Parts: sequence; structure tokens; C-alpha cells
Amino acid sequence: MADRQRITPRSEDFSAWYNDVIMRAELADYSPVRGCMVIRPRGYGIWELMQQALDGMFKETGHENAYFPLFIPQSFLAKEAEHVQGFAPQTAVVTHGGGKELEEPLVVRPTSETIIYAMLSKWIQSYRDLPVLLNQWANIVRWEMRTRLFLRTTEFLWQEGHTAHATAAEAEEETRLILGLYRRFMEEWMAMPVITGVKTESEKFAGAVRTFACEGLMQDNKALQAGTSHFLGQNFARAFGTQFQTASGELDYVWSSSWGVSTRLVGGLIMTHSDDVGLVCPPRLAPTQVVIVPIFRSDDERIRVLEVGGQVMDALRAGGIRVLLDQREGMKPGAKYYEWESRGVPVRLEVGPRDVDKGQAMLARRTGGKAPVPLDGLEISVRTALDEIQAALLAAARDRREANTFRGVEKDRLIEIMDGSGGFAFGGYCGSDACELAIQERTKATIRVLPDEEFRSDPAPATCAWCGKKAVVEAVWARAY
RNA sequence: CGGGGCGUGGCGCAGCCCGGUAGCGCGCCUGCUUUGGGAGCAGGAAGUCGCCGGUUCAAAUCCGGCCGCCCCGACCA
Repeated sequence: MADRQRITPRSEDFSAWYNDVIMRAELADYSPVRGCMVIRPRGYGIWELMQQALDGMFKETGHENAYFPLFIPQSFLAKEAEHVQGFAPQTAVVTHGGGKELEEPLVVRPTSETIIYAMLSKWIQSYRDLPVLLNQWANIVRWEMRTRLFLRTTEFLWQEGHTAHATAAEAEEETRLILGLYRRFMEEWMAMPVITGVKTESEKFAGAVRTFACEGLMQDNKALQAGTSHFLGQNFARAFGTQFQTASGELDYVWSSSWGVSTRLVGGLIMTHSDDVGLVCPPRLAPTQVVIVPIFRSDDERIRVLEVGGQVMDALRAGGIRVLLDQREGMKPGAKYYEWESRGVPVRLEVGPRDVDKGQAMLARRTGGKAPVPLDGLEISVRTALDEIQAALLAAARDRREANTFRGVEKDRLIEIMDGSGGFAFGGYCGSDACELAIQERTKATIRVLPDEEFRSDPAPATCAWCGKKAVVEAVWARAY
């Protein structure tokens, strides 16, 4: 009986578990188009809440939304040398339209830097036009070899911020501002702790001067790059002639940044918190935060219980809590419990005749624990439970990450960790491509970031984890998605 | 693109080796009884067995080709 709806346990096959959780929670489904997924309402609801939170944060920091075309003239991509090298191999190209072959093929955007700089060149004349702080919510296409629901799909949804500034310092500050904003979102909303830092040359965005990233550690101890913020220098400005006149009358190229997070975040959320029962969704991003399950035998009981259930729903809804009353008949309460648990609803309120008599409801948490709460002041109890669950998820994720973070690793230990259970390995790095490559070949681990100061070890590692020569910097290694 | 696995009612699978009129569980529909942790009984609907070709009196089953999907690797958010 239990087997029919079994979710593959994490310990048995993490990938199968991940897919099972998504299917059971009805977050997404495979589409008729290879590599493309359908995001179902329960999954899209999470994305919408993510969008709302991030969009608010972008606007608070002075950014405005705009929209640029899906199609980019192929020649645009070629204007920035590194950029074309990085992206040309994974583009989809439209060669025909309206039954005729196009004069110039159109690339379906893999990212929008090129078309945005082509436009900024028209719009920016003077330092008085700067900064330009743009964001767009869009879909993009990257022809990936191998896809996985949410984590890597041929088409995906994201936001891409693009900013232009008069000075390098200002653009770098922007790059940093957004990295911090992403981190805050991931921790405060997704309850997903991340390490921030700078990417090595080999891992940076094609066309950037420097790439910064947020890296989370999933339950299988693989790292997930959850967001990136790039300092682009004047690379795209030069490629597209985006110049402005300075206060002293000279011409200069704008300094710019770009940054993005995608529907991959939904995958990160799943792999950070969920369990073998199904999805666990942090309350702040849960499309349904509370489900009310009425319990009754007779018609008389049904009427009484549903009346109270309805009142509870109205009260919570009025308080801004996303709540649902599960009135389906012919389904036993236990069946409903299992269903809503697999869908990740953080709080369940059970209202039966005995509860109605006592003026209470049973409050069960997705993360465990069930206790009666008085109907009087229920909103406060529910709110408290949601807040506590949110905080507990972050704490648990942080503990898990710390338990799987190893500092001061040297060669043997690094190999041992990566051949074993994985995790974040901090160690010294000499800065050579040779060591970076050798480590990747031997362990399949890559340098996720050169960590920001607050994540660094004290004392700093003195020697390179691989070659033993003097370390110039500390690095974090992990196998990654 | 390399390796592995799989395509059979909506979902999960058996049947294939040994060819002979397609079966099980879940889900779905109807009715009655149920409902405090995955309900029971009765009745019912639903499948060109991934596609194309071959062998055969006869193909889900044997042979050839193709397509698709999932997982692992190289590439990537």
C-alpha cells in the first residue's frame, strides 16, 4: 500500500528522490520538448513568491524593470570575444521566419548583455544619464547536453540585472550590493545558507572581469551555484560603443555589472530542506502555508466542523496567511495528511468535533510535532509556528553545512573527502591553473569560490592544498551541480 | 556525444527467454457504507503493447532499423 506512492529515499538514490519529490508535490513535469519542463502551479507558486521578494529588493535598491527582445541578431553575440566563445555553442538559432530564410539568423537569448548594451549605447550620452539600473524577468534558452528539472533545463526563467556606471568603483559596488542581496534572500526567504566569494578565472562568466557567486550545499553534499553577480568592467561597453561624456568633457566607456538568479533556486530549495516524505517548503515561500483538515463522522459534525474551519480560514486569510481548507469528501483525514505533507505545506490545522467542543485545533508542523492550540488567538499561534519553522529550517541547513565543511584540507584529505561523502573543503591555493585542473581531474571537485572574508579560515592556510607551495589565497572545493 | 537503464490503459509494473485473441496494483467514474494517520464492498470506463519494416498461418513476444525518456560522465545557471 505504502509502496504505490513511495518516494525513493535519499540514501538509496538522491537523483531519483529529487525527481520523485517534484512529481509527488506536482511542482513540475517533463514536457513533450526535450530538455524543457512544464512548471506546474505548485512549483510556479514558489517561483512567484521568489519573484515578489526579489523584485521588492531590487526596487528598494533603485532598480527598474524593463523588457528586451527574445531574439538577438547573431552578430551581436560575436562582438565580445569571450562572450561568444562561452555562449555560441549553446544557443538555439532561428534561421527562418514567415516561411523565408532570414538575412541574418536570430539567436534565442542565452543572456541579454549584448542586446541591452546595443540599446544603452543609444540611451546614454552623459554622466548625467548614469547610473542605469535595469532588471528584466525573462525566459532564456541554453542548449544544454543534459538537463534536470529546475536545475538545468533548456529553457528557464530568471531575472537578469544590467547596470551601467560612470566609474569602476561604482560598478564593483553594485556587483557586491547584489551579491549581498542575493545572499540575504537565500538565507531569509529560502532558509538556504550560502557561501559567497569570487570565482576563479576558469569558472567566471564569459565576458566578465570578475564573477561573484553564492554557493549552497545540498543534502547530497554537492554544491549548487545559486546566484551570480558579475563585474563586467568596460568589456561590453567597448564591444558596443557604450560611451558617455564625463563631467570634465572626455569620452569614456561605461562600467557595468550583470547578475541573475533563475528557477534553479526552486531546485536548491527542494534539495536543501525536503525529506523522504516529500517536499519541505520554507513558510515564507510556501504558496500554501496552512492547510485546514476538517474531521467528522456525521452530517451534524460535518456542519459544525466546517463552520469552524471556515471561520479559521477567514481569520487567517485576513491576517495575510496563505491558507486552504481541504473540504474534499470521501477522503480520510490520514490520506489528506500524507498528501499535504508530500506537498510541503508547513502547517496543518486539524479541526474535529472534539476540538470544536474544546475551542481548539491541532497544529501539526511539517517538520515534526503536533499540539493543540486555542482558537482564540490562533493567528498568533500559527504565525509563531511559521516563523519558528522558517528559523529552524535555516538553522538545520546551516548545521548540516557546517557538519560537512572541512577546513585546512591538504591533498590526501581533499581526495578522501571528495571520494567519500563530499562537502565543502576549504584549503590553501597557489593560484595555478595546473593545480585547479589536477584537483578537478582527480576529485571531480571544482573551486566553488575564493571565499569572502567572513567565510575564511583563521589562521589562513599557508600552503596550497595540492602542490604544497605557498598559498596565495584560500579556496573552497566541492563537487557541484 | 560516451556508458547504463527503460518504453505495455492516467501512474507503477508483470507478460517477452519458450510467438497463439493483453493482465495486476494504484488512480478514475457510479452507488452504498465509511472518515482523529494512506477506507471497504459492488459495478464500470479506459490500452493502435514507442515508431517503421521483416520473419510467421499467427508478433507485446523473434530479427533489423529508427525515435523518445531517465540515470551516470564531459559542458553549464
